[in-house]
Amino acid sequence: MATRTPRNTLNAELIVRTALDLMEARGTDAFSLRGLAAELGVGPMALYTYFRNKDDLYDAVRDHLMALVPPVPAGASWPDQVRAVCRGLRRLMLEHPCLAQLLASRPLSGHETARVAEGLLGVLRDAGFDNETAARTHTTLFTFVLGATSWEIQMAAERRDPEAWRRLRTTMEALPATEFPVVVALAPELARTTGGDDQFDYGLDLLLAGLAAKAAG
Amino acid sequence: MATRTPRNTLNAELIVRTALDLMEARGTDAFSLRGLAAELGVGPMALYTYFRNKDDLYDAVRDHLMALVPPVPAGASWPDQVRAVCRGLRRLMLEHPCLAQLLASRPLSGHETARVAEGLLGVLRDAGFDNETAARTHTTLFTFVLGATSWEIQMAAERRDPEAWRRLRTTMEALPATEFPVVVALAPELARTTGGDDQFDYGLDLLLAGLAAKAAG
DNA sequence: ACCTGAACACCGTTCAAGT
DNA sequence: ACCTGAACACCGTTCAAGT
Repeated sequence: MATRTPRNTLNAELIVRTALDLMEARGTDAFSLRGLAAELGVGPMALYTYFRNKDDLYDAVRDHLMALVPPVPAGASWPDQVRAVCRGLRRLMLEHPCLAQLLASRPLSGHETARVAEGLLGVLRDAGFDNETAARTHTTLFTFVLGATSWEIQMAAERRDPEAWRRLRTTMEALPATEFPVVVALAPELARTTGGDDQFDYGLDLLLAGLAAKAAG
Repeated sequence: MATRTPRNTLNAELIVRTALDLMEARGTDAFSLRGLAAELGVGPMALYTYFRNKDDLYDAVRDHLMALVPPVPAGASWPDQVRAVCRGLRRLMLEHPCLAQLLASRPLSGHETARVAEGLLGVLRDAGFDNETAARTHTTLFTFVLGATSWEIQMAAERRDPEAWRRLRTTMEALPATEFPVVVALAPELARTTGGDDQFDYGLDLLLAGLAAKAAG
């Protein structure tokens, strides 16, 4: 939009911030390099001076967001520290839904992403887990948070589209109770597990209970 | 491709099977309705007679694949039954990588998808969990399998692209050991947790250990 | 180094029309 | 009901050129 931007006013930081604003305002899927360039008042190719391609820009936006993951709280027990990091990451994903897609579609890299990993891995090592267990646990926790929160965000987005939501409810209610007795009987409970703090903490507590058993045994 | 297909030879089943073949052969991201129509020898708009839009076709392909999730093994303990269902779903996702994206991007619906949910929910109810716990556990297990396996598939795809893989290794090795001592020290172990049966079973066993504690307590 | 402009090879979907 | 053809409003990226 707007008028043409004069030369040498563009930079990587501005591009990343504008990209993030655009994803937040118009939706992650609607984001395009052409739209971003228009918003910045430059031609699409101007962006290629700062980023190799679209994925490269995605990585930069992701790292920009990962800087907002709060640090590990000092002086807490290790399970509470793990809880804090996982909840902090989930919270950030809920505040910036594009982060879910950015984390899921690209391998981890970048300074701020490493910082988050360093925090969680440090907690696990200090808790006394050996290197392999710490690494396995880190990946398990990360993929759990990513999977659970991505799903939550996806379901919330579906609920926002009234037409899609109506169709989903219709097909759910049309399921034959003779063929799917348990799904039909538990439909209300299932609908309540598509998201929310309680559902997330339930899964996280299962993992932590398993970990505690491992640490004790 | 090929020549023009005569009228009335098209049907939903053929479209779904061809779409799946195309996703498998050329990659999920490269899939397009126009490419599918060309493969079928029809105009792009011919598909709209059978599917409302691209998402509607995606739902059909997903349900087509979910039919291949093996049934719950009878006569096993409930933790082994849970293990079997989760492993079966993961195995299918690894065999058909597009399933990961199809599950993650759309809400669950369809006959075969309901069948899989019915199986797992039935196991949990028969294990003695109340309705809410069964529903919460089902969603937790599903999002865990989805998150862990999607990540595994994504990392495997990245490894296949030599240029992207080289860049990833380079940035990992360039991380300063003074700022990220634990990440650098555990880099070999972390690289080994990006996938594989052991990594998946480790996370699944944590969840099952947490569940067992809950069932006992 | 930084950015433009035209071009290439695509997309999903609407609309009006044909059989 | 089933399918076509043209059109609309887009994409990411390459390439050659300009400052």
